[in-house]
Amino acid sequence: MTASGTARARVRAQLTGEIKDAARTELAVAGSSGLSLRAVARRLDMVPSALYRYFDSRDALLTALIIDAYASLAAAVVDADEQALRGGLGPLGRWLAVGHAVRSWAWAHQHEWALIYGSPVPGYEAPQDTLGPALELARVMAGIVGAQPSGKLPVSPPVEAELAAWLDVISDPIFSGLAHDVVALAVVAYTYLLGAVSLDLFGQFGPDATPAAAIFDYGLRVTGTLLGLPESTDGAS
Amino acid sequence: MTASGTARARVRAQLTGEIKDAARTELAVAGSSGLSLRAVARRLDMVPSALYRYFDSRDALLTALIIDAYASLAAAVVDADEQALRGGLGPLGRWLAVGHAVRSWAWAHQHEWALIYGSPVPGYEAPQDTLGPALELARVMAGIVGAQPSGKLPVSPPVEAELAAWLDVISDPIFSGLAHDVVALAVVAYTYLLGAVSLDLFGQFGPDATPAAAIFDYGLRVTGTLLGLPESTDGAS
DNA sequence: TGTACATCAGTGAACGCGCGTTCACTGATGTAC
DNA sequence: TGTACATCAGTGAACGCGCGTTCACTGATGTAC
Repeated sequence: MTASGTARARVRAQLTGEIKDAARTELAVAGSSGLSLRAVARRLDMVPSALYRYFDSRDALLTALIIDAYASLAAAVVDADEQALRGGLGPLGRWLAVGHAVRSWAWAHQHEWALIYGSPVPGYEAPQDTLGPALELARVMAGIVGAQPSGKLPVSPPVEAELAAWLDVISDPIFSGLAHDVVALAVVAYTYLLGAVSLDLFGQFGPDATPAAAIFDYGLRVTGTLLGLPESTDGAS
Repeated sequence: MTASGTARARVRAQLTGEIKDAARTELAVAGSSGLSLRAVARRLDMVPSALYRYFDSRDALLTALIIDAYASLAAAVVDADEQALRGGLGPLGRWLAVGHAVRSWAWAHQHEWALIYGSPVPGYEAPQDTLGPALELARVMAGIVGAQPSGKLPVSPPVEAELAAWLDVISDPIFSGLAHDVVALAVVAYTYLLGAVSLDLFGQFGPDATPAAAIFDYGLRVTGTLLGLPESTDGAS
């Protein structure tokens, strides 16, 4: 805290970062459920018990990685949207930019993607801390969809009462004020986005499938159109 | 093989089944990467080495579970589609029936779903045998989309050359003969279907989200409409 | 139908291994006066 | 500026555990004549 107290604190912060980096590398080897403190320590030429000066337990380290991953993805998404905005792109362009940012981040951080959007680690319960950043993507989407001037939706099945109630719960307060059918379509688009990234990244399009960048982009355009996102800001689609 | 030889063979088949059942139960405890032969043996009151009479290794057992899971899901999907057909439903009804069958199967077999559609198990490579049944869902979709009499697509961005090439690779021979934009939309619908099931099942709609049956159905209707699937068989949409 | 032999299922002990976590310790870095 | 003490980082040994897999074995089930 004091001016000179930061010397030790700085080196501590740095080592904490190095431990997390090593752990991220280890994730690639064994996956989240196989992440081993001893392996991380080995990678840093430390003795395993030394890690306990920095993290209370293996789960605490995992939690830190999850929080970092959400924050890193959120930053990438926010950055992409802001750049699109500054570049004068309309809602559709922003949606495409955000989608591609998510996909790029996922491929650049494959094992962190699996950490936050893969199947849950049995026996590990993510604590509260991880929830905030997870909503950032939804918030950005709300900003884009909310910027839509006119509500022309090409496909819009009726929203039944049960669905409306579910939407109210899940979208509060992020999507408050938007019509139910718009929110429903936004959730469908959000689902497509995350599903498409995972399916491709996890190799579930089949063994000879090359990365599906083209179909991903196509799907983004379809969902963007579905949401009635205009090409430019001035409402002239 | 011979008439009397089947006595021992029958009991062997039965025990093989019991081992797989116990392993499926174990999946819930530790997940696929933590599946332990010793835990399976314990569950059956057997000594661990006895399992080697039935499976060559832990990976062989995992592979058997994966194959079974694909086959079971495929059977559920084919059954749902056939029942819809017999019930006189048109393409849209069949699509909804198939989608709900996938979702129901996933919730009834949560850990097997994670096994085949969750993040890959590090260090485990699925052998060739698992590929055939994985395509069954795509085949059923092709049957539904191919039954579509008229090709009115509400949203259909242009299909660029790169995408067309990718579609040719991935859809051969299942979707051969269908127009590129129809195939592209089918892939988007397929992606939505799997993504929506996983997102919901893995709890990624947030901590207070109840199972998202209503939004799932909504998304199915949207994607079905997107594919231009008519309500009834006679072409009158 | 009855005996002699081969096949197979399951046992129990053992192998070498890696794991998370604890604990008492040494020595270096910081703090107070 | 210099000394006395407290805080902290990292060490090294040890704990109890569960894992996949092997191996020589016993006894039961099937096969051939």
